[in-house]
Order: sequence, then C-alpha cells, then structure tokens
Amino acid sequence: MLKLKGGGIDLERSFSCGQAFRWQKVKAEENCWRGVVKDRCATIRKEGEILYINRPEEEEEDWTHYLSLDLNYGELEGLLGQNPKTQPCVETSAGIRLLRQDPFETTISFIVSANNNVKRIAGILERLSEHYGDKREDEDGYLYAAFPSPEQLAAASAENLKDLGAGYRAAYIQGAAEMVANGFDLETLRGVPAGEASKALQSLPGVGPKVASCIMLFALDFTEECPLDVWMKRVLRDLYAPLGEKEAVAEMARQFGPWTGAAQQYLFHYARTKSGK
DNA sequence: TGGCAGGGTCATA
DNA sequence: TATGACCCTGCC
Repeated sequence: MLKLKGGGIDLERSFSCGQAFRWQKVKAEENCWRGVVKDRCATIRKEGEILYINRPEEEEEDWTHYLSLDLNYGELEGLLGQNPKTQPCVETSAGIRLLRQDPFETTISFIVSANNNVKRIAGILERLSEHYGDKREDEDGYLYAAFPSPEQLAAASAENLKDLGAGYRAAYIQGAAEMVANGFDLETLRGVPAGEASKALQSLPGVGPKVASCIMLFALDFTEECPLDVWMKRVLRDLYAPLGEKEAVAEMARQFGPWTGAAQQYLFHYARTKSGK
C-alpha cells in the first residue's frame, strides 16, 4: 500500500473535470476512486490529507508525478484570487490537479472527445479498452482492461471501432494509432517549441488545434497551453470582454505564466459547475 | 417525444 | 477564411 501526502488535492474534481475519462467513484466508500492509467489500475482513497493507493511502494514517484503532488497549487490559487473576475473559481475548483497522462492514451481520448459529450467519451474509451486492451488483475483481484497499445489499436478495423460507438471518429482512431505504431514518436515532442509540437500533432488524423492543445497540456508538460473549447470561449467572453479570443488568451498567459493551463482547468470547471453540468 | 447540444475536425469553395 | 457534414448518445 502506497501512502502519499495529498497536498490539497480534490479527487472528485480532478478525476471528473474532463481531463481523464477512466476514473470512477467507488460507491461503497467515502472519497475513494478507482481508475486505469495506461496499463495500471489503482484505487485511491483520501483520508484527511493522506492518499492511500493500492500500488507497490516503488511506484511512489510515478503516482506523485501523475497526480502533480510535487507542485504548489497554492501559488495558482493565489493568482486566481488576486483578480476579482477569476476569484470565484477558486471556491468551485480548489483542489483540481492537472494529471500528467500518457501521450498515446491522451491522444486517442481527445480524438474521441471531438464534438462529443463526456459520458459518451468515457463509454467509448471503456469499450475500446475492453475490446483491444490487455486484461489484467490488480493486487486486490479486481479485473480490468489496460488501455490498448498503439499496435493493438492500429490492428483494429475502422468498422469494428464504429461498432463500439466511435462513429465517424473510428477511422481517425485507427489512423492515428497506426502512425504512432509506425514510429510517430509523441515523447520527442516534449520541449520543442509549442507551435512546432502543435503542428506535428495536427498531422495525426482527427487532431486539430484544440485536440493538439489538450494533448500538449495533459500529456506533454506544455503548462502554458490553454485549450479553447466551447466552455472556455464562453468564459473568456465573460471575463475578458471586450478582448477577442487571441487577446484574452495572451492576457491569461501574462497573468498566469506557467500556471495558464491549470488556470484554464479551474475556469473550465467553474463554467460547467455554474451551468449545472 | 422531438430536437438539439456535445471539451472539433475535415473537406470544400 | 468560412460553412456544413459528420456518428450517436444524453438530456431537456
């Protein structure tokens, strides 16, 4: 059993704010979530400020990194609190942590996210894993399906993917998986200029500017990325009017610097909470 | 029950 | 650069 200091993380907000799709609340227990991260299944329970994770102690660094427990989010919340316009989201979104996710899983997840809703996205990814991923058992005997490897998904037929509910995204999933399986190296994009990484990602089928931005923020450590979806566009109109979208993003980057992406997630969650979603 | 929105992308003009 | 089409489920 792995034991970590939680550092103010809010599991519910972090897992259900739309950055990851394979975490589910364990209903029988208080503040307890189970999820599959690439090929590992974990159950995380929070008691006070301590996280109990049913993983071996050697994985301490991995989970600290995944949950961003090594960063001081007090700094972000301080910045958000300084501006009366962004201040309200501190209350609704405190405890959200950007999860540092696997690049391939994130790529497929956000290809699936296009013109789609969170519930259906989660269902498609679950069926994708059940169908093509390795079946495994965690330390407690819980059976789960790992996220498929690029090779496993590349071998899938678009028709079969369609049957899993992916719709017109089926061909994108298969095509992107094939490119990665054939040597398109997502990892090497870390640290290259943002414009270059975005352009490279957009050479994958089903990946446009928004999905590229999500992959960069959620999986490749581009912490200044600010993905603009329909919700964030509304937020920017509300908060930064009369600035246009580009100017508003520039203003966010100026205010938040390396915390821009995390601020985006706080504001995104705020907007959705406010609308009752 | 019908009608539309849902964390966009792609093809076409 | 600007429009529509696109699979299909969930929700009002």
